[in-house]
Amino acid sequence: MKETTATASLSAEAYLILRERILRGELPIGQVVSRRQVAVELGMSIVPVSEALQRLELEGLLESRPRAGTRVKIPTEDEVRGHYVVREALEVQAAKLFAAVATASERAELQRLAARVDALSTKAGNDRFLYLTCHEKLHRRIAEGAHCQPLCEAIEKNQVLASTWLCVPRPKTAAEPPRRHQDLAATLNNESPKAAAEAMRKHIQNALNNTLSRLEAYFQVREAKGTAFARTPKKPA
Amino acid sequence: MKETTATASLSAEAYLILRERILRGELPIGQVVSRRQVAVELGMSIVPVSEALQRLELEGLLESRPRAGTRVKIPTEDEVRGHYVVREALEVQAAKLFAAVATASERAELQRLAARVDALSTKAGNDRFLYLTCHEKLHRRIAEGAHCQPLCEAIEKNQVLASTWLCVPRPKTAAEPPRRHQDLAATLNNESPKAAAEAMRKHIQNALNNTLSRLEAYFQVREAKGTAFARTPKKPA
DNA sequence: ACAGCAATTCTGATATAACAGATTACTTCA
DNA sequence: TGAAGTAATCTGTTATATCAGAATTGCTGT
Repeated sequence: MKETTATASLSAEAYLILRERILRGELPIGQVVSRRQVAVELGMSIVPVSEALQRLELEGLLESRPRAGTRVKIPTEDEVRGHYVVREALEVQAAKLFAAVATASERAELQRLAARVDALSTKAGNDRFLYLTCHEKLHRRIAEGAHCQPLCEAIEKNQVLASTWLCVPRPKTAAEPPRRHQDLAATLNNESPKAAAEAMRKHIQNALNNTLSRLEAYFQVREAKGTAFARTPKKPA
Repeated sequence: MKETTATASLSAEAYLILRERILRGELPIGQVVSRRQVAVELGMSIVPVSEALQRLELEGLLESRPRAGTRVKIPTEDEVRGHYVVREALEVQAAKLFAAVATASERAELQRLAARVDALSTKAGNDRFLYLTCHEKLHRRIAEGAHCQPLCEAIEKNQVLASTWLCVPRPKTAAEPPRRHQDLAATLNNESPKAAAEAMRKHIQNALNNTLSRLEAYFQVREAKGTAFARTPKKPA
Protein backbone atom coordinates (compact mmCIF):
# COMPACT_ATOMS: atom_id res chain seq x y z
CA MET A 1 0.00 0.00 0.00
CA LYS A 2 1.69 3.13 -1.19
CA GLU A 3 1.12 6.38 0.65
CA THR A 4 2.24 8.54 -2.25
CA THR A 5 -0.99 10.40 -2.90
CA ALA A 6 0.73 12.07 -5.87
CA THR A 7 -1.01 15.43 -6.02
CA ALA A 8 -0.18 18.68 -7.70
CA SER A 9 1.51 20.30 -4.73
CA LEU A 10 3.36 19.00 -1.70
CA SER A 11 1.11 21.14 0.44
CA ALA A 12 -2.01 19.40 -0.86
CA GLU A 13 -0.37 16.01 -0.39
CA ALA A 14 0.45 16.73 3.24
CA TYR A 15 -3.07 18.03 3.76
CA LEU A 16 -4.71 14.88 2.41
CA ILE A 17 -2.45 12.50 4.30
CA LEU A 18 -2.88 14.26 7.63
CA ARG A 19 -6.61 14.66 7.15
CA GLU A 20 -6.97 10.97 6.46
CA ARG A 21 -4.99 10.07 9.56
CA ILE A 22 -7.13 12.30 11.74
CA LEU A 23 -10.37 10.97 10.29
CA ARG A 24 -9.21 7.39 10.69
CA GLY A 25 -8.48 8.07 14.33
CA GLU A 26 -4.78 7.29 13.92
CA LEU A 27 -4.23 10.77 15.31
CA PRO A 28 -6.70 10.74 18.22
CA ILE A 29 -8.31 13.75 19.83
CA GLY A 30 -5.72 15.77 21.73
CA GLN A 31 -2.76 14.24 19.88
CA VAL A 32 0.08 16.72 19.49
CA VAL A 33 1.47 17.00 15.97
CA SER A 34 4.82 18.57 15.17
CA ARG A 35 5.45 20.41 11.90
CA ARG A 36 9.09 19.34 11.68
CA GLN A 37 8.41 15.74 12.56
CA VAL A 38 5.75 15.50 9.86
CA ALA A 39 8.07 17.27 7.43
CA VAL A 40 10.89 14.76 7.79
CA GLU A 41 8.44 11.88 7.70
CA LEU A 42 6.87 13.04 4.45
CA GLY A 43 10.20 14.12 3.02
CA MET A 44 9.41 17.78 2.52
CA SER A 45 10.24 21.08 4.18
CA ILE A 46 8.12 22.63 6.88
CA VAL A 47 6.60 25.25 4.59
CA PRO A 48 4.09 23.01 2.79
CA VAL A 49 3.44 21.16 6.04
CA SER A 50 2.63 24.45 7.73
CA GLU A 51 0.20 25.35 4.99
CA ALA A 52 -1.51 22.00 5.40
CA LEU A 53 -1.75 22.41 9.16
CA GLN A 54 -3.14 25.92 8.80
CA ARG A 55 -5.81 24.63 6.48
CA LEU A 56 -6.74 21.80 8.83
CA GLU A 57 -6.93 24.29 11.66
CA LEU A 58 -9.23 26.60 9.70
CA GLU A 59 -11.47 23.61 9.05
CA GLY A 60 -11.62 22.94 12.77
CA LEU A 61 -9.72 19.66 12.83
CA LEU A 62 -6.70 21.10 14.62
CA GLU A 63 -6.08 23.82 17.16
CA SER A 64 -2.85 25.63 17.96
CA ARG A 65 -1.31 28.33 20.09
CA PRO A 66 1.21 30.70 18.52
CA ARG A 67 4.51 29.32 19.71
CA ALA A 68 3.43 26.42 21.84
CA GLY A 69 2.14 23.64 19.65
CA THR A 70 -0.58 22.10 17.51
CA ARG A 71 -2.91 19.25 18.39
CA VAL A 72 -6.01 17.49 17.17
CA LYS A 73 -8.89 19.62 18.42
CA ILE A 74 -10.52 18.70 21.70
CA PRO A 75 -14.18 19.68 21.34
CA THR A 76 -16.35 21.49 23.85
CA GLU A 77 -19.89 20.35 24.51
CA ASP A 78 -21.18 23.71 23.28
CA GLU A 79 -19.19 23.37 20.10
CA VAL A 80 -20.63 19.94 19.42
CA ARG A 81 -24.19 21.08 20.06
CA GLY A 82 -23.67 24.13 17.89
CA HIS A 83 -22.13 22.05 15.17
CA TYR A 84 -25.26 19.97 14.98
CA VAL A 85 -27.42 23.08 14.76
CA VAL A 86 -25.51 24.04 11.64
CA ARG A 87 -25.66 20.51 10.37
CA GLU A 88 -29.41 20.40 10.85
CA ALA A 89 -29.81 23.62 8.88
CA LEU A 90 -27.75 22.33 5.97
CA GLU A 91 -28.97 18.76 5.79
CA VAL A 92 -32.63 19.65 6.17
CA GLN A 93 -32.19 22.01 3.25
CA ALA A 94 -30.55 19.19 1.28
CA ALA A 95 -33.33 16.75 2.18
CA LYS A 96 -35.96 19.19 1.00
CA LEU A 97 -34.22 19.74 -2.31
CA PHE A 98 -33.52 16.04 -2.73
CA ALA A 99 -37.19 15.19 -2.34
CA ALA A 100 -38.01 17.86 -4.89
CA VAL A 101 -35.44 17.40 -7.64
CA ALA A 102 -33.49 14.14 -7.28
CA THR A 103 -33.49 11.84 -10.31
CA ALA A 104 -34.82 8.29 -10.28
CA SER A 105 -31.37 6.74 -10.34
CA GLU A 106 -30.25 8.94 -7.47
CA ARG A 107 -33.21 7.77 -5.43
CA ALA A 108 -32.48 4.14 -6.19
CA GLU A 109 -28.84 4.58 -5.22
CA LEU A 110 -29.90 6.21 -1.96
CA GLN A 111 -32.14 3.32 -1.01
CA ARG A 112 -29.36 0.83 -1.79
CA LEU A 113 -26.81 2.70 0.28
CA ALA A 114 -29.24 3.04 3.20
CA ALA A 115 -29.70 -0.72 3.27
CA ARG A 116 -25.96 -1.22 3.34
CA VAL A 117 -25.49 1.27 6.16
CA ASP A 118 -28.20 -0.36 8.26
CA ALA A 119 -26.63 -3.76 7.66
CA LEU A 120 -23.21 -2.54 8.76
CA SER A 121 -24.80 -0.91 11.78
CA THR A 122 -26.40 -4.04 13.19
CA LYS A 123 -23.49 -6.35 12.45
CA ALA A 124 -21.44 -5.35 15.47
CA GLY A 125 -17.72 -5.87 15.83
CA ASN A 126 -17.16 -4.88 12.25
CA ASP A 127 -14.72 -2.28 11.02
CA ARG A 128 -15.97 1.02 12.33
CA PHE A 129 -14.10 3.02 9.73
CA LEU A 130 -15.93 1.15 6.98
CA TYR A 131 -19.27 1.97 8.56
CA LEU A 132 -18.36 5.63 8.91
CA THR A 133 -17.22 5.79 5.31
CA CYS A 134 -20.51 4.34 4.09
CA HIS A 135 -22.56 6.54 6.35
CA GLU A 136 -20.78 9.64 5.11
CA LYS A 137 -21.32 8.57 1.55
CA LEU A 138 -25.04 8.27 2.24
CA HIS A 139 -25.27 11.84 3.45
CA ARG A 140 -23.05 13.03 0.61
CA ARG A 141 -25.37 11.41 -1.90
CA ILE A 142 -28.33 13.21 -0.41
CA ALA A 143 -26.44 16.47 -0.78
CA GLU A 144 -25.55 15.62 -4.36
CA GLY A 145 -29.17 14.80 -5.13
CA ALA A 146 -30.03 18.37 -4.21
CA HIS A 147 -28.00 19.47 -7.26
CA CYS A 148 -26.38 22.43 -5.56
CA GLN A 149 -22.62 22.35 -5.38
CA PRO A 150 -22.06 25.01 -2.71
CA LEU A 151 -24.51 23.19 -0.47
CA CYS A 152 -22.59 19.96 -1.09
CA GLU A 153 -19.32 21.57 -0.13
CA ALA A 154 -20.76 23.13 2.99
CA ILE A 155 -22.20 19.81 4.12
CA GLU A 156 -19.01 17.92 3.36
CA LYS A 157 -16.90 20.36 5.33
CA ASN A 158 -19.36 20.16 8.18
CA GLN A 159 -19.34 16.39 8.04
CA VAL A 160 -15.58 16.12 8.18
CA LEU A 161 -15.50 17.82 11.55
CA ALA A 162 -17.94 15.39 13.06
CA SER A 163 -15.97 12.45 11.73
CA THR A 164 -13.23 13.17 14.20
CA TRP A 165 -15.66 12.74 17.02
CA LEU A 166 -17.23 9.53 15.81
CA CYS A 167 -13.98 7.62 15.87
CA VAL A 168 -14.10 7.37 19.63
CA PRO A 169 -15.88 4.24 20.89
CA ARG A 170 -19.29 4.55 22.52
CA PRO A 171 -19.55 3.45 26.17
CA LYS A 172 -22.67 1.29 25.88
CA THR A 173 -24.47 0.50 22.67
CA ALA A 174 -28.10 1.49 23.08
CA ALA A 175 -30.67 -0.47 21.13
CA GLU A 176 -31.02 1.17 17.73
CA PRO A 177 -33.88 0.84 15.29
CA PRO A 178 -32.52 -1.51 12.65
CA ARG A 179 -33.95 0.39 9.69
CA ARG A 180 -33.08 3.96 10.62
CA HIS A 181 -31.43 4.85 7.36
CA GLN A 182 -33.72 2.85 5.13
CA ASP A 183 -36.73 4.60 6.62
CA LEU A 184 -35.05 7.96 6.11
CA ALA A 185 -34.28 7.11 2.49
CA ALA A 186 -37.83 5.96 1.86
CA THR A 187 -39.21 9.24 3.15
CA LEU A 188 -36.85 11.32 1.02
CA ASN A 189 -37.67 9.19 -2.00
CA ASN A 190 -41.42 8.92 -1.78
CA GLU A 191 -42.83 11.75 0.28
CA SER A 192 -43.12 15.52 0.14
CA PRO A 193 -40.18 17.90 0.68
CA LYS A 194 -41.80 18.95 3.92
CA ALA A 195 -41.95 15.39 5.21
CA ALA A 196 -38.38 14.81 4.05
CA ALA A 197 -37.25 17.85 6.00
CA GLU A 198 -38.92 16.65 9.15
CA ALA A 199 -37.47 13.15 8.83
CA MET A 200 -33.99 14.55 8.37
CA ARG A 201 -34.43 16.84 11.34
CA LYS A 202 -35.19 13.90 13.59
CA HIS A 203 -32.31 11.93 12.12
CA ILE A 204 -29.86 14.70 12.93
CA GLN A 205 -31.28 15.09 16.41
CA ASN A 206 -30.64 11.42 17.00
CA ALA A 207 -27.08 11.75 15.69
CA LEU A 208 -26.44 14.56 18.13
CA ASN A 209 -27.42 12.43 21.09
CA ASN A 210 -25.25 9.61 19.81
CA THR A 211 -22.24 11.89 19.47
CA LEU A 212 -22.76 13.50 22.86
CA SER A 213 -22.73 10.14 24.59
CA ARG A 214 -19.53 9.22 22.79
CA LEU A 215 -17.70 12.38 23.72
CA GLU A 216 -18.82 12.66 27.31
CA ALA A 217 -15.40 11.58 28.53
CA TYR A 218 -13.57 14.18 26.44
CA PHE A 219 -15.46 17.20 27.70
CA GLN A 220 -13.49 17.15 30.93
CA VAL A 221 -10.22 16.35 29.19
CA ARG A 222 -10.14 19.89 27.85
CA GLU A 223 -10.35 21.29 31.35
CA ALA A 224 -7.56 18.99 32.44
CA LYS A 225 -5.19 19.81 29.58
CA GLY A 226 -6.20 23.43 29.65
CA THR A 227 -4.79 25.74 27.05
CA ALA A 228 -1.26 24.41 27.47
CA PHE A 229 0.03 22.05 24.84
CA ALA A 230 1.79 19.25 26.67
CA ARG A 231 4.54 17.89 24.46
CA THR A 232 5.57 14.30 24.49
CA PRO A 233 8.10 14.11 27.33
CA LYS A 234 11.60 12.99 26.46
CA LYS A 235 12.08 9.29 26.92
CA PRO A 236 14.60 8.33 29.59
CA ALA A 237 17.37 5.98 28.44
CA MET B 1 -5.68 57.10 9.67
CA LYS B 2 -3.15 54.46 10.53
CA GLU B 3 -3.29 51.12 8.81
CA THR B 4 -1.26 49.33 11.45
CA THR B 5 -3.82 46.77 12.56
CA ALA B 6 -1.33 45.60 15.19
CA THR B 7 -2.20 41.93 15.53
CA ALA B 8 -0.41 38.96 16.96
CA SER B 9 1.11 37.72 13.73
CA LEU B 10 2.06 39.37 10.47
CA SER B 11 0.04 36.75 8.67
CA ALA B 12 -3.13 37.75 10.51
CA GLU B 13 -2.41 41.42 9.87
CA ALA B 14 -2.07 40.84 6.12
CA TYR B 15 -5.24 38.78 6.17
CA LEU B 16 -7.29 41.49 7.85
CA ILE B 17 -5.99 44.30 5.66
CA LEU B 18 -6.55 42.42 2.40
CA ARG B 19 -9.95 41.21 3.49
CA GLU B 20 -11.03 44.72 4.31
CA ARG B 21 -9.85 45.98 0.95
CA ILE B 22 -11.76 43.30 -0.91
CA LEU B 23 -14.92 43.89 1.09
CA ARG B 24 -14.68 47.62 0.57
CA GLY B 25 -14.43 47.07 -3.15
CA GLU B 26 -10.99 48.67 -3.33
CA LEU B 27 -9.89 45.40 -4.86
CA PRO B 28 -12.76 44.82 -7.31
CA ILE B 29 -13.88 41.49 -8.73
CA GLY B 30 -11.26 40.09 -11.07
CA GLN B 31 -8.45 42.28 -9.70
CA VAL B 32 -5.10 40.51 -9.84
CA VAL B 33 -3.13 40.63 -6.60
CA SER B 34 0.57 39.87 -6.41
CA ARG B 35 2.15 38.29 -3.35
CA ARG B 36 5.42 40.14 -3.72
CA GLN B 37 3.80 43.49 -4.37
CA VAL B 38 1.64 43.16 -1.25
CA ALA B 39 4.68 42.00 0.70
CA VAL B 40 6.75 45.10 -0.05
CA GLU B 41 3.76 47.34 0.52
CA LEU B 42 3.06 45.90 3.96
CA GLY B 43 6.74 45.65 4.80
CA MET B 44 6.91 41.92 5.33
CA SER B 45 8.17 38.87 3.49
CA ILE B 46 6.04 36.83 1.13
CA VAL B 47 5.58 33.97 3.59
CA PRO B 48 2.95 35.61 5.84
CA VAL B 49 1.35 37.19 2.77
CA SER B 50 1.06 33.77 1.17
CA GLU B 51 -0.63 32.39 4.27
CA ALA B 52 -3.10 35.25 4.22
CA LEU B 53 -3.86 34.72 0.54
CA GLN B 54 -4.34 31.01 1.05
CA ARG B 55 -6.82 31.70 3.81
CA LEU B 56 -8.74 34.20 1.70
CA GLU B 57 -8.82 31.67 -1.10
CA LEU B 58 -10.18 28.95 1.16
CA GLU B 59 -12.90 31.36 2.22
CA GLY B 60 -13.82 31.91 -1.40
CA LEU B 61 -12.75 35.54 -1.71
CA LEU B 62 -9.81 34.79 -4.00
CA GLU B 63 -9.02 32.24 -6.66
CA SER B 64 -5.65 31.19 -8.02
CA ARG B 65 -3.94 28.89 -10.44
CA PRO B 66 -0.73 27.16 -9.33
CA ARG B 67 1.95 29.17 -11.04
CA ALA B 68 -0.11 31.73 -12.89
CA GLY B 69 -1.59 34.22 -10.46
CA THR B 70 -4.18 35.15 -7.86
CA ARG B 71 -7.21 37.40 -8.30
CA VAL B 72 -10.39 38.43 -6.54
CA LYS B 73 -12.86 35.68 -7.37
CA ILE B 74 -15.17 36.14 -10.32
CA PRO B 75 -18.41 34.37 -9.40
CA THR B 76 -20.47 32.05 -11.59
CA GLU B 77 -24.23 32.34 -11.65
CA ASP B 78 -24.51 28.79 -10.32
CA GLU B 79 -22.16 29.64 -7.47
CA VAL B 80 -24.23 32.67 -6.52
CA ARG B 81 -27.49 30.74 -6.60
CA GLY B 82 -25.93 27.92 -4.60
CA HIS B 83 -24.51 30.35 -2.13
CA TYR B 84 -27.96 31.66 -1.40
CA VAL B 85 -29.29 28.15 -0.92
CA VAL B 86 -26.73 27.72 1.85
CA ARG B 87 -27.49 31.14 3.19
CA GLU B 88 -31.19 30.37 3.32
CA ALA B 89 -30.53 27.20 5.26
CA LEU B 90 -28.37 28.96 7.84
CA GLU B 91 -30.34 32.15 8.27
CA VAL B 92 -33.71 30.44 8.45
CA GLN B 93 -32.28 28.31 11.22
CA ALA B 94 -31.04 31.46 12.96
CA ALA B 95 -34.41 33.19 12.56
CA LYS B 96 -36.20 30.24 14.10
CA LEU B 97 -33.86 30.16 17.07
CA PHE B 98 -33.98 33.93 17.46
CA ALA B 99 -37.76 33.90 17.66
CA ALA B 100 -37.53 31.17 20.26
CA VAL B 101 -34.72 32.26 22.58
CA ALA B 102 -33.66 35.86 21.98
CA THR B 103 -33.70 38.18 24.99
CA ALA B 104 -35.80 41.32 25.25
CA SER B 105 -32.81 43.61 24.79
CA GLU B 106 -31.70 41.67 21.74
CA ARG B 107 -35.13 42.11 20.21
CA ALA B 108 -35.12 45.82 20.92
CA GLU B 109 -31.68 46.20 19.38
CA LEU B 110 -32.84 44.32 16.31
CA GLN B 111 -35.80 46.62 15.78
CA ARG B 112 -33.57 49.67 16.15
CA LEU B 113 -31.03 48.39 13.67
CA ALA B 114 -33.73 47.47 11.17
CA ALA B 115 -35.06 51.03 11.23
CA ARG B 116 -31.57 52.36 10.59
CA VAL B 117 -31.01 49.99 7.68
CA ASP B 118 -34.30 50.93 6.07
CA ALA B 119 -33.47 54.59 6.49
CA LEU B 120 -30.07 54.17 4.84
CA SER B 121 -31.70 52.17 2.07
CA THR B 122 -34.18 54.86 0.99
CA LYS B 123 -31.78 57.76 1.32
CA ALA B 124 -30.07 57.21 -2.01
CA GLY B 125 -26.67 58.55 -2.96
CA ASN B 126 -25.35 57.77 0.48
CA ASP B 127 -22.21 55.80 1.27
CA ARG B 128 -22.91 52.30 0.10
CA PHE B 129 -20.24 50.80 2.34
CA LEU B 130 -21.98 52.25 5.37
CA TYR B 131 -25.26 50.69 4.32
CA LEU B 132 -23.62 47.31 3.77
CA THR B 133 -21.92 47.47 7.13
CA CYS B 134 -25.21 48.16 8.89
CA HIS B 135 -27.04 45.52 6.94
CA GLU B 136 -24.43 42.93 7.82
CA LYS B 137 -24.63 43.90 11.45
CA LEU B 138 -28.38 43.34 11.34
CA HIS B 139 -27.97 39.79 10.12
CA ARG B 140 -25.14 39.18 12.55
CA ARG B 141 -27.33 40.28 15.44
CA ILE B 142 -30.00 37.82 14.38
CA ALA B 143 -27.37 35.08 14.39
CA GLU B 144 -26.16 36.17 17.82
CA GLY B 145 -29.70 36.17 19.16
CA ALA B 146 -29.86 32.48 18.32
CA HIS B 147 -27.18 31.94 21.00
CA CYS B 148 -25.20 29.40 18.99
CA GLN B 149 -21.64 30.33 18.22
CA PRO B 150 -20.90 27.82 15.46
CA LEU B 151 -24.03 29.00 13.66
CA CYS B 152 -22.83 32.58 14.02
CA GLU B 153 -19.47 31.74 12.53
CA ALA B 154 -21.00 29.84 9.66
CA ILE B 155 -23.32 32.72 8.83
CA GLU B 156 -20.57 35.28 9.11
CA LYS B 157 -18.29 33.34 6.80
CA ASN B 158 -21.16 32.94 4.38
CA GLN B 159 -21.97 36.62 4.58
CA VAL B 160 -18.44 37.74 3.85
CA LEU B 161 -18.51 36.04 0.50
CA ALA B 162 -21.65 37.82 -0.59
CA SER B 163 -20.22 41.17 0.49
CA THR B 164 -17.81 41.03 -2.40
CA TRP B 165 -20.71 40.84 -4.78
CA LEU B 166 -22.75 43.64 -3.28
CA CYS B 167 -20.06 46.25 -3.81
CA VAL B 168 -20.82 46.38 -7.51
CA PRO B 169 -23.44 49.01 -8.39
CA ARG B 170 -26.90 47.92 -9.49
CA PRO B 171 -27.96 48.88 -13.02
CA LYS B 172 -31.40 50.29 -12.21
CA THR B 173 -32.78 50.69 -8.73
CA ALA B 174 -36.12 48.91 -8.60
CA ALA B 175 -38.73 50.26 -6.24
CA GLU B 176 -38.18 48.66 -2.87
CA PRO B 177 -40.61 48.36 0.00
CA PRO B 178 -39.40 51.02 2.44
CA ARG B 179 -39.91 48.88 5.54
CA ARG B 180 -38.40 45.59 4.43
CA HIS B 181 -36.09 45.13 7.37
CA GLN B 182 -38.38 46.61 9.97
CA ASP B 183 -41.11 44.19 8.93
CA LEU B 184 -38.68 41.30 9.11
CA ALA B 185 -37.55 42.35 12.57
CA ALA B 186 -41.12 42.69 13.78
CA THR B 187 -41.92 39.16 12.67
CA LEU B 188 -38.83 37.71 14.37
CA ASN B 189 -39.63 39.64 17.51
CA ASN B 190 -43.32 39.04 17.90
CA GLU B 191 -44.37 35.93 16.03
CA SER B 192 -43.76 32.19 16.14
CA PRO B 193 -40.48 30.54 15.10
CA LYS B 194 -42.31 29.09 12.13
CA ALA B 195 -43.49 32.51 10.95
CA ALA B 196 -40.00 33.90 11.54
CA ALA B 197 -38.52 31.15 9.39
CA GLU B 198 -40.89 31.89 6.56
CA ALA B 199 -40.26 35.64 6.71
CA MET B 200 -36.52 35.07 6.59
CA ARG B 201 -36.91 32.68 3.69
CA LYS B 202 -38.65 35.35 1.65
CA HIS B 203 -36.10 37.95 2.67
CA ILE B 204 -33.23 35.78 1.44
CA GLN B 205 -35.05 35.02 -1.78
CA ASN B 206 -35.37 38.74 -2.39
CA ALA B 207 -31.69 39.25 -1.65
CA LEU B 208 -30.82 36.59 -4.23
CA ASN B 209 -32.70 38.42 -6.96
CA ASN B 210 -31.06 41.66 -5.96
CA THR B 211 -27.59 40.13 -6.16
CA LEU B 212 -28.26 38.41 -9.46
CA SER B 213 -29.29 41.65 -11.10
CA ARG B 214 -26.12 43.30 -9.80
CA LEU B 215 -23.80 40.61 -11.06
CA GLU B 216 -25.37 40.03 -14.45
CA ALA B 217 -22.54 41.86 -16.16
CA TYR B 218 -19.87 39.77 -14.43
CA PHE B 219 -21.20 36.40 -15.44
CA GLN B 220 -19.84 36.85 -18.93
CA VAL B 221 -16.61 38.38 -17.71
CA ARG B 222 -15.53 34.99 -16.48
CA GLU B 223 -15.97 33.51 -19.94
CA ALA B 224 -14.00 36.36 -21.41
CA LYS B 225 -11.08 36.15 -18.99
CA GLY B 226 -11.27 32.36 -18.96
CA THR B 227 -8.94 30.50 -16.68
CA ALA B 228 -5.96 32.60 -17.66
CA PHE B 229 -4.83 35.24 -15.21
CA ALA B 230 -4.11 38.32 -17.23
CA ARG B 231 -1.44 40.33 -15.49
CA THR B 232 -1.25 44.06 -15.60
CA PRO B 233 0.70 44.77 -18.77
CA LYS B 234 3.96 46.59 -18.44
CA LYS B 235 3.57 50.33 -18.84
CA PRO B 236 5.38 51.84 -21.79
CA ALA B 237 7.70 54.73 -20.96
C1' DA C 1 1.01 43.41 -41.10
C1' DC C 2 1.23 38.93 -39.00
C1' DA C 3 2.15 34.17 -37.45
C1' DG C 4 5.70 31.43 -35.02
C1' DC C 5 9.17 31.09 -31.68
C1' DA C 6 12.69 32.36 -28.16
C1' DA C 7 14.00 35.28 -24.27
C1' DT C 8 12.46 37.64 -20.52
C1' DT C 9 9.75 38.49 -16.61
C1' DC C 10 6.31 37.50 -14.14
C1' DT C 11 3.82 33.93 -10.99
C1' DG C 12 3.27 30.58 -6.97
C1' DA C 13 5.86 26.66 -4.61
C1' DT C 14 9.48 25.08 -1.88
C1' DA C 15 13.94 24.65 0.77
C1' DT C 16 16.87 26.48 4.25
C1' DA C 17 18.17 29.31 8.01
C1' DA C 18 17.38 32.22 11.64
C1' DC C 19 14.27 34.23 15.29
C1' DA C 20 11.49 34.56 19.48
C1' DG C 21 8.28 32.67 22.63
C1' DA C 22 6.71 28.46 25.35
C1' DT C 23 7.83 24.35 27.59
C1' DT C 24 10.76 21.12 29.67
C1' DA C 25 14.99 19.61 31.98
C1' DC C 26 18.39 20.50 35.09
C1' DT C 27 20.92 22.79 38.47
C1' DT C 28 21.17 25.32 42.60
C1' DC C 29 20.05 26.76 47.01
C1' DA C 30 17.29 26.58 51.21
C1' DT D 1 12.91 17.08 49.95
C1' DG D 2 11.38 20.80 47.55
C1' DA D 3 11.10 25.40 45.56
C1' DA D 4 13.34 28.68 42.46
C1' DG D 5 15.84 29.92 38.80
C1' DT D 6 18.55 28.96 34.62
C1' DA D 7 19.85 26.45 30.53
C1' DA D 8 18.46 23.49 26.84
C1' DT D 9 15.06 22.30 23.57
C1' DC D 10 11.00 22.38 21.72
C1' DT D 11 7.35 25.19 19.24
C1' DG D 12 5.34 28.22 15.48
C1' DT D 13 6.78 32.41 12.79
C1' DT D 14 9.27 34.83 9.48
C1' DA D 15 13.06 36.18 6.08
C1' DT D 16 15.75 35.03 2.09
C1' DA D 17 16.97 32.49 -1.93
C1' DT D 18 15.91 29.36 -5.41
C1' DC D 19 13.01 26.57 -8.55
C1' DA D 20 9.83 25.56 -12.19
C1' DG D 21 5.82 26.80 -14.69
C1' DA D 22 2.87 30.51 -17.01
C1' DA D 23 2.31 34.74 -19.37
C1' DT D 24 4.26 38.35 -21.69
C1' DT D 25 7.52 40.63 -24.69
C1' DG D 26 10.05 41.01 -28.57
C1' DC D 27 12.43 39.17 -32.29
C1' DT D 28 12.29 36.68 -36.74
C1' DG D 29 10.99 35.35 -41.05
C1' DT D 30 7.47 35.58 -44.36
